[in-house]
Amino acid sequence: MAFAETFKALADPARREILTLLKVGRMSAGEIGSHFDMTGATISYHLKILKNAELIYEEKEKNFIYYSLNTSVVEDMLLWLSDLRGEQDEKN
Amino acid sequence: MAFAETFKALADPARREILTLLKVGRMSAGEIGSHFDMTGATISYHLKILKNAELIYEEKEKNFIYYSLNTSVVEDMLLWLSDLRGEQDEKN
DNA sequence: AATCTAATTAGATATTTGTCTAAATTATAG
DNA sequence: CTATAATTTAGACAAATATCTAATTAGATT
Repeated sequence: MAFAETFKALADPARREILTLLKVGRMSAGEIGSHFDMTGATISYHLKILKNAELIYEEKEKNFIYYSLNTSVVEDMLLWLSDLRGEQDEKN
Repeated sequence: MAFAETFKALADPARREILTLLKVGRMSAGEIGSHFDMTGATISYHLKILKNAELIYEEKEKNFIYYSLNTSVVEDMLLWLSDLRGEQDEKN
């Protein structure tokens, strides 16, 4: 189950910020990196964790790799949290 | 901002299980511990992290300490995730 | 083919995390 | 007021995490 992975992936602020960036649309690894004060290697490390958690997916194109949000797992987390919060509003 | 703390708190499986236990109702530290194969000291450590993240609160009573879920912060996380997922269903 | 560019992988390292044992704290009950 | 019970705190330590530099891979362009 990748559920645990997902929570861990979300635990890092840089990774959450990457996801926020991707809300606007897909972005290459380099473009993502330019928003942070980190080396490309570190960005690559974070991207791998997000990818393993199925929070993003990649498309290779030319010699760029584009990353996009994958919201399907976010859905699962919303359910878990919603359940934790209690059945106040079934329509999550 | 305790938001980052909350995500980190949720990243550990034992801590998520503690929260799930508390859904049913409040529980003393010892009672919580009896559900895990860990020493009381370790349980105490996890409880402190959950408390700092404002995911639980404690009430001292007799010489027990009872812990309960605090769902108000869960609400904030639901919002963040809901926003990340996109505006498909405004009524989160 | 040679080289440039985008990105990842490998290896090293400092920091953080989860766990334990032992000691300290705090309150209740004799 | 001493002994017991519930829990936390302190200190140690192994494992995991985030970061870097350097090296490698894979495509594209000349």
